Amino acid sequence: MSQDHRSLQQIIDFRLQKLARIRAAGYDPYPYKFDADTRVASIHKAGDDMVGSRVSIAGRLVSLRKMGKASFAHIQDKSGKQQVYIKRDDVGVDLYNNLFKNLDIGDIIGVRGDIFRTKTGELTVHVEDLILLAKSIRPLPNLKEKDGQAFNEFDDKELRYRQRHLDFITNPEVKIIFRQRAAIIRSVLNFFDTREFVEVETPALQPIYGGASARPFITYHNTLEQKLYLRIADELYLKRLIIGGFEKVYELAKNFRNEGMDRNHNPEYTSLEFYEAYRDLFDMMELTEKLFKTAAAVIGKNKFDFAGNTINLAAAFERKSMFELLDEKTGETIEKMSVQQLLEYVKSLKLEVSPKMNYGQLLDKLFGELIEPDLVQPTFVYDYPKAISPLAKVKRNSDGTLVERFELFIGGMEFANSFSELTDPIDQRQRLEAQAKLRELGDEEAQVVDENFLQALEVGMPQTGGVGVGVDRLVMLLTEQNSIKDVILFPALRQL
RNA sequence: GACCCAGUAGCUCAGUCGGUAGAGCAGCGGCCUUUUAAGCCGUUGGUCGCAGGUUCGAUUCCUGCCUGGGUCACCA
Repeated sequence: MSQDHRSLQQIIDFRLQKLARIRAAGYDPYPYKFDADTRVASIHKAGDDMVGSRVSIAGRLVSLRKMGKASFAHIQDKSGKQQVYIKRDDVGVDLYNNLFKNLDIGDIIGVRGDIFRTKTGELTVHVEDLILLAKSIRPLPNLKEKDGQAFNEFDDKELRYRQRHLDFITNPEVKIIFRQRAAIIRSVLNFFDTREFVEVETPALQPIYGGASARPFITYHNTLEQKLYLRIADELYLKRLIIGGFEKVYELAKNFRNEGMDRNHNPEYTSLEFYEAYRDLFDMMELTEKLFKTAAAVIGKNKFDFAGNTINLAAAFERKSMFELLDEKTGETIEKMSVQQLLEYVKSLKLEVSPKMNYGQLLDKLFGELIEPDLVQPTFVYDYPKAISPLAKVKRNSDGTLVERFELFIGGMEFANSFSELTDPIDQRQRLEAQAKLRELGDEEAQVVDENFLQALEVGMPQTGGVGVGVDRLVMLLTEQNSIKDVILFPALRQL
């Protein structure tokens, strides 16, 4: 019946016996409802004002000190832990012996009673009535703590991610991160709602994927009898909405990328994309900066310990062109270099290059190696090479090698990516066809030609500023977590 | 993908210079009516991640694999 090892099975068997005894004594171990009238945190908050008042509380039994005919226990609800005191003579022999004595740490109970202070000064519920709300038959990891210091902490990362429920029960402070995540996301939605953006939902299952350079997950629809891809970006659908006249749209949704995973990457991740018609890159910088500052306000501070640095979100974000940064760092005039000269230069720095790399890829390489890691404080970097930005408008008043694109870097990591969206349908078609050629040459991440998108673009699209933000990373920054796994409830892990 | 580290009882860990394992907590039995990492007495529980190799003998040494963590490479 069970693959559990004997010592664990033994514990489960004992608990099953207790469950049977509880039932035999006429107590329902899984009843239907309980009306608690108090969250335990409010008891401590009120302090002496609560002494003498009657409360009913519900939660999980997390510690148990039996002393014969009287016992102390702590129960934990979503707000915190509360000590309760239960005495045989107060609750009756039947309840004490047949129900209470068969309880285990991990059970969920409700109690009613008056608040008093113990000899040692702890506010405690003097139990008059106790009801079992759920019998736990599988043991929890050890829960021991004194004065806020935990002992035998449940800290095996793998087990914590695989069995998140145990993580939250035994390390309740972890829940704070996810409450903050929810608040951050709420503030993002609110940010756009108050600016009259429309929240939309576009397909996650797409016959053709696009809008980013990445390898997709592939799936199959039985009735349609066709391959579908899980989206790697919302971009192309959102642009169709702009063409359709929505003018301001945003979507907060999951993207799926069939690529490597590490502390900054989960195969499914939450992305925010927003598009505003008649706007350009620089408008989007302003909007993005406001967005980040608004989200930070939710946490109630503006300096964040992140990736080994203190990030100041209160100051104005830096704005620098890619060449400005490169020239500052290298002392060269990178912009003047030909492809060949650039290749030689990158080689001379002993960076890994292949002769196949185009101008854009070389610049990107140089930038990624020399500049990115140093972009600690929030910095918008603009002027990207056209070759690596097939969806962005060519830079105004330029020779056409650069596009209007920015990325926002914080703590050496990319947080946002934005374009003055390419609206010229002929240029767009050529650029996607160029990408398709790269694919044929073996670049699995190159983009594919989406004829439906191109035809929509041919109908005419207003100039538009568009931005994509990595929401998990935003949450990492604001909750000061160094691994994306710590801001995702159920991060991807290999199935055992 | 490469390299490094880790995997021993339900949890946290020790240990075996090669002779098939210990502790604390949890569990179980007993005592205990204001305890709080409750306490005291007794006690169950392990194919030492998996598979091969070397050896009289492997949990320990070697190799491969699995899982996770970290660093690097690429991507958000």
